[in-house]
Amino acid sequence: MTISKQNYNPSLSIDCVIFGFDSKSLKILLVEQTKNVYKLPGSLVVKNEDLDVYAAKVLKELTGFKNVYLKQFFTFGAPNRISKAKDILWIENNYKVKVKRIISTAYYSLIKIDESNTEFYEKKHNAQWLNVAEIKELAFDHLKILKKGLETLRAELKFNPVVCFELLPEKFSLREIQDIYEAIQGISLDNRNFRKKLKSAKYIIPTKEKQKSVAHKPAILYKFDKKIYNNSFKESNLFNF
Amino acid sequence: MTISKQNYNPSLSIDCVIFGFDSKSLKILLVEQTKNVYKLPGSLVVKNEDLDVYAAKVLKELTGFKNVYLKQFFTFGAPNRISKAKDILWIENNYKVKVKRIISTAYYSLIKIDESNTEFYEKKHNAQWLNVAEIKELAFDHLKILKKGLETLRAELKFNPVVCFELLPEKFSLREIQDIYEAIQGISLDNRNFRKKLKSAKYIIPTKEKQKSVAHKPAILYKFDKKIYNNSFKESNLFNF
DNA sequence: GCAAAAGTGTTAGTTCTACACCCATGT
DNA sequence: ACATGGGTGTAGAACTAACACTTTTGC
Repeated sequence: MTISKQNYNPSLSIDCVIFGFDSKSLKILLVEQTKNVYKLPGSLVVKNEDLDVYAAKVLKELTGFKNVYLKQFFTFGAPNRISKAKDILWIENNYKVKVKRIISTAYYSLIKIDESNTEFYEKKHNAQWLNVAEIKELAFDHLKILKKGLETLRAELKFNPVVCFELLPEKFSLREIQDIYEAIQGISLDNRNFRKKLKSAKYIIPTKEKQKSVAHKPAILYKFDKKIYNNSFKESNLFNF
Repeated sequence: MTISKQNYNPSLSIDCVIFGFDSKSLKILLVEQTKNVYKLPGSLVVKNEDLDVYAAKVLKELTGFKNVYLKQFFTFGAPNRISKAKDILWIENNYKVKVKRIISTAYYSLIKIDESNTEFYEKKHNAQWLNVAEIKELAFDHLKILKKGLETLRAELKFNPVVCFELLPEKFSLREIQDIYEAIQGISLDNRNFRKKLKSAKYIIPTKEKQKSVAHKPAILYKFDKKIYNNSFKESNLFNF
């Protein structure tokens, strides 16, 4: 990311909206640009790198993860999107290139927080998981990017609900799925009816394990079977006039 | 589009997948690059133009239309996406700039064919409406862009079915809505059940007009009431596990 | 009068919604 | 023993899917 002396394209960047879920709320991984000001992880694009491939590289460098859910969602191309003097200076210092107008292609990623090596990216990049709901400002136009990313994730989740398993650990309770839905869609769901629906999905499989050391009836843990899902794939309704 | 001597950014372009519907099949507006080889309408981006705004300008120049449905859907950033010598030459001749790698942000647009001034763009730009189903090759990587655009339109139509009115004339028959669905989704629908659903939508309003000079029972024409739609907006199901 | 597409209703099965109490665990 | 969240069933309403014949027009 900040490895300089690369051959950067001074008018192209990528930014990543990295979502995670910590068993209650939706989080996003941000890096500190300057004291108390955060930005999305991202980078100018090295010349001749494929955009999508390069986004995966940036993500890997930050989180240590490969094979993570990553999806391009929008390209921000307002001519004045980076115009504050301090923002331009920051970029020129970091990348050692003169920049004018920068177009940014944005990606969103879904991460299982518990599996990621928190130490690694917190130390190396001043990165932190923050509550999405609490973020009120970001550097550059990154708040706008975050909002659009969240909107896209919401749409994606309706269309393709199994993306929620990208945010969950390998074994999870049914309640956690519901929490993800409620956090991302900003709604609340009828617990009985929602579970009924989950239980009818043959690809959500109970294990023999239960939650441990919780001060209440421990939940049964389930796992997601991707093969069964792929075979039993059902098209959703084609219209809702 | 091909107005040269502009101050073009040599590494950024936009391309438009322009869909139309001619009362039976889904069409796309293409321009002739060289004899019998077609390409998507598009252009290198003039420096300091906003991407989305510039795409609307290109579209307006081609079709004469403003205020048309236009949506960014993907940015194609493979480093070798334009690599054939003939493609590079064509661009350098048309824009009078040296180009290396070009990234292209793609848009799709929905047009009411009957309202558009066909003469205008056919004469001026060698543009033609071709059947989407029959297109087997295009210049550059435009076939790939078209496929992704079509995929995006399919998803959009499921999520937000009223976009079909962007493709229909002001007054239309219910059968035309069904034809659009069948053409875009590549399925066939039960006529009775589909009409029942359409008729339950309060924003699809019968007029007193009927089709004229058809050799069968003429269909009643309807129109779409956007205000009623906006007020009666119902969220679709939030999950289909 | 014939060809062609428009238009229409019913029934059985499925899915959705609303709703309240007991259970297993840690402290 | 109590606080906490996990887990369960039923009934009425709404929606979906399957299916065949009559109507209106132009020729």
